[in-house]
Amino acid sequence: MSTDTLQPLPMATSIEEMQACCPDILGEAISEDEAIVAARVFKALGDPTRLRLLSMIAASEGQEACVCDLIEPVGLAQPTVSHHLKVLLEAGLVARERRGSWAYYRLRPEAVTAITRALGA
Amino acid sequence: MSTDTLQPLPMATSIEEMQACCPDILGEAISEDEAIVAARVFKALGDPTRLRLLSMIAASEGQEACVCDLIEPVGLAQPTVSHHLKVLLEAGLVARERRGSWAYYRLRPEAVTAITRALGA
DNA sequence: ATCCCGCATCGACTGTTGTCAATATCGACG
DNA sequence: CGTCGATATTGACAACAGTCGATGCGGGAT
Repeated sequence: MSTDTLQPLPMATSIEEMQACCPDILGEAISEDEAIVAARVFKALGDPTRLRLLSMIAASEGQEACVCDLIEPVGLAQPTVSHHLKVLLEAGLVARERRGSWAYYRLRPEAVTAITRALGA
Repeated sequence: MSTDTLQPLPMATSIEEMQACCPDILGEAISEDEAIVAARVFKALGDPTRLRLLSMIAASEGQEACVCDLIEPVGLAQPTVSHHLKVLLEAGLVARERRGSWAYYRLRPEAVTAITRALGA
């Protein structure tokens, strides 16, 4: 068995599931499963700290920032910041890339367009 | 003192506050207060039941529906449905109108456009 | 007036979430 | 290889949110 089969699934993000299932939330009545998928994305946005983190990342040059740059401005403990970034990551709103000791989080513009599309924009 | 001063404020919805304060969440770093306001709107969307209710309302003719029409398809107790509709109402995503014994909830398209605008669409 | 029906509110319970301190992991650099 | 710095994970705790049964309220109809 190759090592690829051990961790082949990058764990589809909520955004990706939403793109695949919920083209238009307000266009027609969505199913219960579709609602669960889409709600995960909005729930990730439904916290002030996460919105600030996302906003700060988006406002940074290259639309990316490392954790160390986010802790002080957000005013919370490092584990708390890591926790929120993980929620944003699993939602598919940001991507993570390790460079050296640092972890850089980058905004995923496709995620934003997926949301606006789901809202019928 | 007129009776208007007793209940003059229709209690500004979260959407209205967001329109007034957060033109572009992803354009520049938003403040803590702005994040709190905007997070309330997304939190209202961050529940599967509320998303389904909103979707069903939007898919109804005239983009409105009364509570009695929503209870059975959503499969939850009537107080629970009323609770979720209240959350959507206070978020500014829907409007309520009483006609006879029935309460009709209507989608507020301005709210949807306000969200997509805040996301920089 | 009274009863009924649709909806809102209340009280209680349970599961989830945000937060932090402590600890583990992981990479870089001597 | 051992230490140090940056992140992630764990465990615990308080606060919050979703759900329901019971109850309250208000408008029609009899």
